[in-house]
Amino acid sequence: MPMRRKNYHGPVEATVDILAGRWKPLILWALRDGTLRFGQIEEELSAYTPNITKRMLTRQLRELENDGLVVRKVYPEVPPRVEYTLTERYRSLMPIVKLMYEWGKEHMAGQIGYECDGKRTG
Amino acid sequence: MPMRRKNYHGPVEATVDILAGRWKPLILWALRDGTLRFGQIEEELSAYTPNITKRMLTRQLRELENDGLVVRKVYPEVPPRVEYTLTERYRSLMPIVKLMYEWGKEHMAGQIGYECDGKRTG
DNA sequence: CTGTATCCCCTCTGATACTG
DNA sequence: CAGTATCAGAGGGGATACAG
Repeated sequence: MPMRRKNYHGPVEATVDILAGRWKPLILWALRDGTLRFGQIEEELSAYTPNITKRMLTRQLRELENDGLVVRKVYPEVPPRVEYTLTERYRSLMPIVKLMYEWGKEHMAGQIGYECDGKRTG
Repeated sequence: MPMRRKNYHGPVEATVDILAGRWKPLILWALRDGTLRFGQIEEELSAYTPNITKRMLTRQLRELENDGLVVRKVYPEVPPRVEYTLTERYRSLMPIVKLMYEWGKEHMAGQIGYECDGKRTG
């Protein structure tokens, strides 16, 4: 398990970092309305954009979990069931993410080098 | 010149991305009060944390410029003088960055894997 | 169904030396 | 003064196959 130990220069860098992953904003967006199973998240993301691999989805979810933005609950069943839910910690960050969404929507569209495959996502 | 052409999945990812650089928050913070020369930025950052190299400072500044967060003005003199200033575009993002600063200060301190060398920065 | 194990590429970051 | 050139290491991201 790759443990994150980073030396940041300040709080902004740290905050940016926990959101900086190829699929994290999308995952957090997918979970906005409640709990989802692993496969449901996978399905949600596939609706937005070309497939994320199980490997990457697992990694991003583990990092979000390590950073305390989601909780992972495993049900000891066969076949296995694993559910993911946003934490209060992330809920407190969510308004800021929403502002980033609005800012990006207004200021990034049409930027050079900017292209977005998402349909209506986070 | 490494041109940024990325396919984002949504506005949040795009917004996070333009702030995601090892020295960008610090640079933007250093420029908060007005225009600075290349060497002055270098000096500011050295006051916060172990030295950034000229190479990295140049790269981060170029990316910030490409993303329209700073402007670079070259004076054709000898020895050369180059000045950097925040753009209105970044000023419009600054309130959000400030919120990220506050959130990080409150929620990242004491986090596992979190350590900060900065003294009182962005 | 929910992941691991491998392998590989590419970008980011950094150290060091050099230049108009 | 304000950068480039070069080399190198670490890790993020992805394709594919396999497993409990």
